[in-house]
Amino acid sequence: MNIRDLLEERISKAISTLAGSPAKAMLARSSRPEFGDYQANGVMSVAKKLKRNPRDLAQELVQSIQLDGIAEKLEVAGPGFINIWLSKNFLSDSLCNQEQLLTNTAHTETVVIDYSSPNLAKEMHVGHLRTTIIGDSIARVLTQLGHKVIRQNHVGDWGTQFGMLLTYMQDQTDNLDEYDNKLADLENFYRAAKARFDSEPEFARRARTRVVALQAGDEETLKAWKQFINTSLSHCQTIYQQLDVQLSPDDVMGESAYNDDLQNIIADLQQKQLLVESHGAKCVFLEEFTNKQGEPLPVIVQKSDGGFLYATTDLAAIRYRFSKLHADRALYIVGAPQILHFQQIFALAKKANFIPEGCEITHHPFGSILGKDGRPFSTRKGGVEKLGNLLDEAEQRAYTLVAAKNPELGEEDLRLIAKTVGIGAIKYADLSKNRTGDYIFDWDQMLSFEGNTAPYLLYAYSRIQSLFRRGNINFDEIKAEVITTTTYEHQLAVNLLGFQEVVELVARDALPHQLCNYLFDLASCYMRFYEHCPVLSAEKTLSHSRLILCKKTAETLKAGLYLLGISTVERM
RNA sequence: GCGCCCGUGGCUCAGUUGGAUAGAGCACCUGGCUACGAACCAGGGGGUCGGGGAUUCGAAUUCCUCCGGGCGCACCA
Repeated sequence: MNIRDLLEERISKAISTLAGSPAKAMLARSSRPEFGDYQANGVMSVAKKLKRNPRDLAQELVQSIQLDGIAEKLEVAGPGFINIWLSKNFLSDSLCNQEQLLTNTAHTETVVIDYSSPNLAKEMHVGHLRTTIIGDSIARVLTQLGHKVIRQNHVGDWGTQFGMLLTYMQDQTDNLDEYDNKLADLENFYRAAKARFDSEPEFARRARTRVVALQAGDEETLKAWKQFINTSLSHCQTIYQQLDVQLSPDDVMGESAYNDDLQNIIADLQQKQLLVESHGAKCVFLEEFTNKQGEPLPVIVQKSDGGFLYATTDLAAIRYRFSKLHADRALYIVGAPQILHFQQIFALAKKANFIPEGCEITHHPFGSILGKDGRPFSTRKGGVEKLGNLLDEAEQRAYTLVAAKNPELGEEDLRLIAKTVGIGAIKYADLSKNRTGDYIFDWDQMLSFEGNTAPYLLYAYSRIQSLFRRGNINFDEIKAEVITTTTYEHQLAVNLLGFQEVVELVARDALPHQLCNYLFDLASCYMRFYEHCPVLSAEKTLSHSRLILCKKTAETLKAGLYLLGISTVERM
């Protein structure tokens, strides 16, 4: 249940009636406890329009608002705020009768989400971290709210570099079964191939012929290419598993998949009279984008040599997603440097009618990961950090930390906890920052058990589990009623009921850090409650009430972390 | 040159339909374990929200301008 929406709807109705025209209540969580649980901020602007005293209008409104059984007190404050205190019964009933933490949103849609999309010519590196885990989280959130989610891993599996790689491979072996072996270190393989390509004209010539053969569909080349792609993909799959990201080979829809459709895109644009030839290249000019001289900027869809570009492929993908996959929304989780590219492609796609009326296409850009020095994140030697190495290091560091904190853990438990904490820390550090900005990658900060980190949240969860073990609790025997005697219990109850609100917000804006902030707030709120309200030693009714709060907190933390792609541990 | 993003305590970050006294965490200082896990909690100091204008009941948030940093702008992806 979404309490904010419920209040928004009721109070908006009252304001609109009073104003004689539609008006919004502008509901938000109260900024401070003494201002109640929720506050309506919409009265002031309405009063202005009506040329009325805002406090009088608010007072009148308070009389007419129907919130029986939901709120126990409404108060006009300041220049015209309406502060709302939720009723104790409402809180108790909502928590106890809640069958599931999250319910489906009113309108469920088909949502296509494009994320991860590594280049298969190389190994995955830190540059793929953000798109992969942000995309995974958003996919989980949308799925949880009942949407039909179609993941699209638009891998780079086509283009000139594969001519080079396949030629280099050919010189190593012509046995497809040996590819696994040769590509064990894909990064080195790529470097070696590139070195030969740059230094040996004869090799470069063969590489170019190989590209032509590949694009012409030469059977033998295609077979080798396919094997190469599969091997490289299995590297990615290893990373996805280590990251606990819900991407499978079924989600792969690489650049090559659109190869046969590119000519059709050109023909389609031609037929729609959007195509212009300029300097031998086929372009579409968009007035809304201008170049250095203030002239319209072209989107080149076919090079003067006849080759296609990634703009062409992206257009084909857009058309496919709306016409074949029947997307209502298409999301792109791709880095900020590509903002202009997507603006152009989306504008062009709209012009070409690739996006049906009422459908939505959005780019959700993200910033870069920086080192502690504020420079782009890299290895000590200055190279690009491989994602696999980074994840291994996270697990290693977490292992050392957890082993030191809790020496009684067995090796097997320790391994599992280190994995959950280490990978969780990396993901959470990323997801908890506003997606749009850059952020600084800091091992000590993300692995700290204090502050807004994965370890702190996991600790809060495991501490609740520990309480249940200690009390030997059987929830079938727990009386279903929540009594909010203290402010700690009250705050916790209200926070718990705000879960749906924040998840819907994340689904709308694709900003997972809002969920992180919520969970951290919830965990802190729980810790305060826990320190001040004895649970097991309280008298029975109160003890039961508090146990329900504990249980709901644990469930919400677990569900929330799941939506971030982070699993929980029962002890740590 | 044009366009986009960023600038908030010493550090890392919240603050997105304009709302009440700009919030957390780290670090620093003080207090709390014979105690349901102190990996915690309670409290304290620390801010001209890059500068300056404008809009209004009200601006970190909107607009303009300047400064500083990053990125992108025709045949790579």
